[in-house]
Amino acid sequence: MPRNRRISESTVRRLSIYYRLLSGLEKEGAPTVSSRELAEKEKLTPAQVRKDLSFFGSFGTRGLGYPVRELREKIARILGLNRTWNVAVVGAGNIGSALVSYKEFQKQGFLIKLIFDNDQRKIGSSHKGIPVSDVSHLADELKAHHIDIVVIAVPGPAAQGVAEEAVSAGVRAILNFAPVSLKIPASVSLRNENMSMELEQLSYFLVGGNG
Amino acid sequence: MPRNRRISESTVRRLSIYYRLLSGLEKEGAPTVSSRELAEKEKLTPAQVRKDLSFFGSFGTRGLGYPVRELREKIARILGLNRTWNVAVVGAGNIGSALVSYKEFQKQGFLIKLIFDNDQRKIGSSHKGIPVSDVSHLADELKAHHIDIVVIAVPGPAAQGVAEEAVSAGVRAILNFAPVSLKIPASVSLRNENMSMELEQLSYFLVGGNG
DNA sequence: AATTGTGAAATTGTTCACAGCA
DNA sequence: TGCTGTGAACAATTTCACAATT
Repeated sequence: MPRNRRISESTVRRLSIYYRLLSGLEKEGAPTVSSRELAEKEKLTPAQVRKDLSFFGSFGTRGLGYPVRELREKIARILGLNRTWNVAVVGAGNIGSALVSYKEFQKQGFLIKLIFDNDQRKIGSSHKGIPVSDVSHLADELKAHHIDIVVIAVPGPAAQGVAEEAVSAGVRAILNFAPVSLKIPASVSLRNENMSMELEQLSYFLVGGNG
Repeated sequence: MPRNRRISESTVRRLSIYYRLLSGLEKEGAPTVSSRELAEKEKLTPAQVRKDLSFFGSFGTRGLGYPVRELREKIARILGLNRTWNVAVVGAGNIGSALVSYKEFQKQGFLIKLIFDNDQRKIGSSHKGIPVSDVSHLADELKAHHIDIVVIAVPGPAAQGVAEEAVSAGVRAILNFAPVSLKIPASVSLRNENMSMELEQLSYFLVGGNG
């Protein structure tokens, strides 16, 4: 039975992990899986797996474990993966183009419907069958195509403007690849994917941050 | 004076954020900055900024704040950004190619020296002046070029093999873009950049994970 | 007067340990 | 017996609040 505790970000992140593991197990035909097995595949404890899942309900059977297919479906529903989402990518540069070609998104139901750029030479061309539109029509197009998620892949200085346009068009989720911190209302969900920062964390470790 | 507390991952992540803010402030010519000003630019508290910095020393002046240039340099040294690192990208597909063209890396001193692929049509060609090498020579080339950090941008099923080769070549830091969980020794630092997972977090929010 | 640096308190997240069930 | 579900204990992280300093 679902609890009413506020679910932590780390729990939701692990839900994604469980989802991936369960998809694999389902393909292999495993009927059930224990919290210990799930934990061993990642670097988690069985108790953590059980606690994470218990926030959303009692999905397992004592003595047996969790039914793979059912649990995968339950998590899909919790994460909103039992449906499709309309995604727009803003910025048809290196990263934007790579994202459009990235097959995983389609597979998970994240459908890239629009690409935007401000370069007249790119506008009108198309990537993987998706035409590149003029970013100056951003808000209108986002609304017209019922875009749920905007991926920002423009240079840093342009990112805040794009975010504001997206918010004004009613978009409630943004994935930001620009290395700047966006100011948007708390009602809009924002994730940052800053690849330089990831390398910096590795660099910290290499210079001795470890021990 | 540096403390001997174990520095948390979140503190190191914020150090990267402070570094970016300070770089901007330095360009603007600001001589000093207070913890309050730093906190306001991101969504942090002044106390957190002060505590984070205090783990590494006393960099500020009471009543005045922190000297921008000095603090930026201190953090650069802590994060290992006062030097360059040799990086190899494995996988010349969409993501790998985008990373090679991504200017931020060069700017931060992460120099992409090698690209690897297993596609004979790509091997021998070059991206941005960096030749694409045959992944079957991975370990040898990594050693020969003193690569510090390996970026894995290959399809999921190939990632674990690449990681093992990298580890066997003495690489101690890996940035993994493949949507799988890599098994590597604890002595090797690993960061995962899983873009589908980020979208899934947004999806969770959109279906009501918020409140 | 302003702002740092930091113990202590509060909060959040993780692990333990065991009752309860198949 | 094996394994879940969970309150309680524990650990980590964040925030508070204030003495110390310029």
